[in-house]
Amino acid sequence: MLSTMTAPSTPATGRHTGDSVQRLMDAAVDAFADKGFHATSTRNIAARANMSPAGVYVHFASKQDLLFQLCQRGHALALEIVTSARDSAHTPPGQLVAIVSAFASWHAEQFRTARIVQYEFPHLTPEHRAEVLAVRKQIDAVVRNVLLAGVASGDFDVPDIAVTTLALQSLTIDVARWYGPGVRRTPQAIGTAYGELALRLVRA
Amino acid sequence: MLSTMTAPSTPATGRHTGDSVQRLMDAAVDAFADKGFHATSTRNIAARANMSPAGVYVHFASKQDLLFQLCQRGHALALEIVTSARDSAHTPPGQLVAIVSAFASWHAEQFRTARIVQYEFPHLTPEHRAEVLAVRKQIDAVVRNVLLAGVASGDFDVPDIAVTTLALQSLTIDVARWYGPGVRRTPQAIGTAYGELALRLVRA
DNA sequence: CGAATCACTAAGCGCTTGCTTAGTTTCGGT
DNA sequence: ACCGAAACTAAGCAAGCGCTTAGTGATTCG
Repeated sequence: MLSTMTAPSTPATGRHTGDSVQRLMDAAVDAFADKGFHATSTRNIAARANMSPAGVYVHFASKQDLLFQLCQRGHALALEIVTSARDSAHTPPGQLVAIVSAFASWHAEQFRTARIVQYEFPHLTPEHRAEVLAVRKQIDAVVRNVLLAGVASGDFDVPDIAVTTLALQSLTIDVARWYGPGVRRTPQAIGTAYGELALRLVRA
Repeated sequence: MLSTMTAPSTPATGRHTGDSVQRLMDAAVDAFADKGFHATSTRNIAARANMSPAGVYVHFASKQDLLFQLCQRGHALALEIVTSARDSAHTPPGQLVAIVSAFASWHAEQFRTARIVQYEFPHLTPEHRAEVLAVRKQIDAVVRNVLLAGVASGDFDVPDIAVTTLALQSLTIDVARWYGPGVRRTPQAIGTAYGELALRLVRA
């Protein structure tokens, strides 16, 4: 439920099969993650969703709009994963491990969505990008605040909060770059390993 | 000398001004790093190099060929940076710090070239990609061997060599994603900070 | 000097792009 | 049964794409 890119807030009209929006979004996630936003044609997206090229424009204003909606959902999901991971523990070390572990395994399990969030979002228009950037700052703040709490409690020794916040995110974000169907290690195992690495980065 | 993308091995013919190949490669690096390979037109590259669209094809067989040459040079450069950093020190901890520090600051200083190396290279044709992948494996091996040496010498405590090798590279590679002209911290400072973080990841 | 060679351009070819238009089908509501 | 609305498609438009062709002016070599 946390880890899927599905389910519109309204359950769709029910007309026809009603899953056209979902099929289009799934198709676009696959295509954008695979070949990049600019290398993907609207015809290709339509074909993946078993639709005519014009069918896309019944549900989305433009190809850019499709990317934006994907980015929005993806970022909202990422924020929810990070915050709910934080709330699952009650000490800074526990929270840090939970966050990095959950975020890393999400970047593996949903690497297509994650790639759009991390690598395709710069291709948004300035206005759309600004909207999504606000969510990114919230994610950053969650990580940073856990570090600050850990330093305050004496659990962590972090000489440079900003650099370490960045480094922790780099670790997890980069998973989306190298993870793929050929990788043997499970998303779960990646999460566990990365949680331990995160602790090493900050331990007093 | 290590950190530039310039200087062809032969000093060019000297005809005209002789820097056309260089101007085109510089233009392509800027364009590809900025907007991505597929979003960049050959006309745009030509314009940045003050040339007519057809001028590109005097020096390069295709747009793909241009990307390949850029990737080749970039990967060769990356390998040289990593190996010469390793050779600048003689204990595993010293080598690790040197490698991560040099590689991270290169990813900042030359973030445009680094972006092509790390993020555009998947858009190479399978044959070209295979050639470049061989260099990537060499870079990976350099890092892994330093970890192995450090574990053998007792300097490092690394439960999972493969994961840690990957994580160290993630740290440095991801610099190319977030670094840009707006970032205040100098490439030098980033290198130093990341060198310290790398040690934390592996210290016994 | 004349010929060959080079870097380079103007023009344009065939194709694909994002997107629109006009029209058909399918459906729920009354 | 009928209507309005919505989902969808066939066809196509203007623009832009990667790349080629034919030709120009400068340079080098015999």
